[in-house]
Amino acid sequence: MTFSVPEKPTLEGIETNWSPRWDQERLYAFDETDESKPIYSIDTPPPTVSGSLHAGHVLSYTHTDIIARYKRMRGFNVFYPMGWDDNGLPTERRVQNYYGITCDPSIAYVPNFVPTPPTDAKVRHTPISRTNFIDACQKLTAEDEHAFENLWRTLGLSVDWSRSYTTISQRSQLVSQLSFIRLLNTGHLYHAESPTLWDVDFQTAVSQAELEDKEEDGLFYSIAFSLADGSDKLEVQTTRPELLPACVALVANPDDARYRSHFGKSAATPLFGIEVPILAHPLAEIDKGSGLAMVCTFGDMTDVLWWRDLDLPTRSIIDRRGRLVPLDFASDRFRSRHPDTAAQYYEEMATKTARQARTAVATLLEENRYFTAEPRRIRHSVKFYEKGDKPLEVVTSWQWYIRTLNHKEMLLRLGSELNWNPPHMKVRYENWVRGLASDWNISRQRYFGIPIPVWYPIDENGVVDRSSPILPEEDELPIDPFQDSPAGYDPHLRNQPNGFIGDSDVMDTWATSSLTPQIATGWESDPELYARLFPMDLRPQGQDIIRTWLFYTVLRSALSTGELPWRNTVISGFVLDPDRKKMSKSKGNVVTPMPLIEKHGADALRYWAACGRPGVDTAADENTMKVGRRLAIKILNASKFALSIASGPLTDFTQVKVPLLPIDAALLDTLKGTVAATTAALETYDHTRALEATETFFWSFCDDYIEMVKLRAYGNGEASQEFSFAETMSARVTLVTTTAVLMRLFSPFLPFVTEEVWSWFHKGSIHRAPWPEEHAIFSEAQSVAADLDLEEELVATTAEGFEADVVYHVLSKVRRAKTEAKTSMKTKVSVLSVTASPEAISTIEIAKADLASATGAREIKLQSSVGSGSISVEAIEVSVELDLGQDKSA
RNA sequence: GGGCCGUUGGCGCAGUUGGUAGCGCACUUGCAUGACACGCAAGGGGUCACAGGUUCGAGUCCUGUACGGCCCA
Repeated sequence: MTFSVPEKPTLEGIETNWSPRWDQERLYAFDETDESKPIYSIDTPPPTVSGSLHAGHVLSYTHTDIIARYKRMRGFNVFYPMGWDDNGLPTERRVQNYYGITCDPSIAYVPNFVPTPPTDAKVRHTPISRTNFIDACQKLTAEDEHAFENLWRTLGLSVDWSRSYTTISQRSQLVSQLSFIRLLNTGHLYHAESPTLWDVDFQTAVSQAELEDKEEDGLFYSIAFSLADGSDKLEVQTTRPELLPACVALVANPDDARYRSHFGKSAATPLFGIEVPILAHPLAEIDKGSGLAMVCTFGDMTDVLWWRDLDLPTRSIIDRRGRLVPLDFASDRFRSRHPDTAAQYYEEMATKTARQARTAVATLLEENRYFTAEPRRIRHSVKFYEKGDKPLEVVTSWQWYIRTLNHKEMLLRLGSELNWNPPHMKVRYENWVRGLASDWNISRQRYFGIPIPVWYPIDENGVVDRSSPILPEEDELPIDPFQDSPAGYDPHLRNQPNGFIGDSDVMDTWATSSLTPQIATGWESDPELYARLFPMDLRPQGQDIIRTWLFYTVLRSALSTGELPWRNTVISGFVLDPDRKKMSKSKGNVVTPMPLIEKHGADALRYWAACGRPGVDTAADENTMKVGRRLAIKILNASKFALSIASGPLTDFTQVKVPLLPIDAALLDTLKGTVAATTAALETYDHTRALEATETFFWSFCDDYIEMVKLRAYGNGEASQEFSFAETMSARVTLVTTTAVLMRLFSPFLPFVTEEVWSWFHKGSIHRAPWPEEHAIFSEAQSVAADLDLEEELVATTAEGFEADVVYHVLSKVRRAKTEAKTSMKTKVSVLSVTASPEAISTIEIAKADLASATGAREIKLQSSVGSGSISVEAIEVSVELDLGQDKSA
């Protein structure tokens, strides 16, 4: 038979040619009806659609795709959905900026409102209703998702696109709310009014996982407090003097001798004259400042801890916008020794932001000589919301929490049961779990998110009773407590005395994305599918979200089933820019993938990604992409060559038994080893090693084997040596078999070029072809022989005693002689004489004809010697003595 | 301050139970041979961050130091 090999194979347009075909054939669809195959299920990370996809995404998603393609070829029914994370604050921000709008829940809904990007970006954002705002979010995310999907298809991700999900969908709402209700009923979730970290710009609570420490310049103020009885002065140091009115105590370490006599006494705050107790607490650091710290409600989470431990009163002075509230210094809570003066001073600070108030109070302290020293410049770390611009405040509010603190042990145990790749990533998880300081606050005071599915009763006086929430029935879910009314309540009773009010908060995005395994596998909607898919096989993700996505997902699964949501995780490294700096939007060094695909091709970009090992940071290096492109082109050319030689006409086609020549059998042996090495590496998620093994073999196949046998494979007696039909067939079978195996080994990495080559000599997609098996190489060769119209038997031969390396070594020596003689490789050699050990000589003897044709030697003289051997090359122009050495003849 | 990872030719990396230091790119020289010049052949280039220690022998094991990156406080 002949193969349909193109005259000039090319990579141009290869993505747009194959990608739609794969889609039409539903090549990558999970087959729900197939009960026979084992399942391999992947919990794909849903990218945030409000961001842009960069080279970092390509790295990690390609890694996952390599595994998916490999498992599919290994006969698994692969479940590989894609999700889009469209829910949450990042989307709100993007929508606000894109359309020039802002959400104001007090505005009425406008039907048929169509958001359009403003012509002038400087125009103030137009306020619109909550529902219109959510509609705008839906509209823009749908567009973004389309663009993302297009990129993934071009990159060749073998995703089952029929199973895509979004984190704001009805399905995600149902799962999130159902899980919420179940956790509440089982006591793993609770509602509490307590101090929480608060972003004053976004006006929302944030969780421990969303914190980021930033170094800031600040001033360390030394302020004099006097003892209440006037007997002494005490120095207190702080970076936040504006919180003086919120001071509720002074604390020192119980071992601090300087303050031992003061414990139990009271001091008065400067300017405001509020009496506060002096107390001991082990967390107060002796060597920090004067050793005496002021406890305010609340400057930071340490204040909260002291406030709880020491049972202190609450004096809140900062509101949700980060401004100081008006105070009454005659009230019980803020009772001052001199209310009028206190009020006069406070007048300078009230309604200002914390930063402005700090300046104001510093001036007052200075004027009234309360500084015991000049304020000292320091650099200190301040807690920020990772997306925020102002330091976090601590604000007391009602929030919903999922318990984490009392599950640490279970979470650590589950972490150790997970198969981590690379293993050291487990440490990050363990460190995070051990360092947990608070339960997980999942409520956010935002709009575009999944509603907290709860209402509260309002009593006859119009007071909301948050302590006894009203819950929906499970079969009502999903609900929006803003739109829907609780069972048994008339909708008119909303916001009325004796009526109800909906919880206005939405869930933290992670509260939904921590349920991606449940969302994707049909939890509570398709029990049969869920039973087959859960727990899943693989969680691929970035190292930066171990403390969030991975941790939260384990937590959710643990709280509902007690087991892990998946068996394996592969953690990707970061992508660094070409200067080896971490890519980030703020640095402006983000590399976008589409231009790279257009420039180098999808396979080349995938090659680059595959060269990044799991967990290892990888530079966005165009050089590696060029190497990948060259590899793809080489695959096209070499395969074209091998297949066209093998299908070339033979004048004396005769049906005889064909024994594989030793050098051919030796190549198939090496190929077996390559299959084994590639497979073993993929089994342990080491895609880089797998690619390397295949690639190394491929290059020596091209440069050594093909060069060695091509004249024999041509046949028809055109070569300087006559080769028999059987000898020609042996080479052809080997060439085609090796090509067919190599294409499959390469296909998870380079799906486009391998599919292209495969289509020249196979029906059906390579991506559904079975993965090559080490022990089945010879039987593959037999079926190749049949394809080449050989009806007689292909005979297996052992390559025992035949050292192919010796033959290639001689070839290499001849090449060197020709290079040193600065002559062409096709230059004929008059005499090639080799002196070597008897074993080496017998090997060369066997491959003498191939060696003669590959080197162009007219005559080969072989001589056994006991000591070290030598090769002498007598080419037309040169005559060189070379030492063969003993290494190859041993 | 604590933790993790890294430091191997100009650049990017491999080196799996300790046993003569490899690969790719780049570089130099040569080659139009029936697939590929986005090719082929050959070549030069490293005291494996540093200092100790274990060992007959250390890039590899142990201790410490420096530098870089990331995470946490």
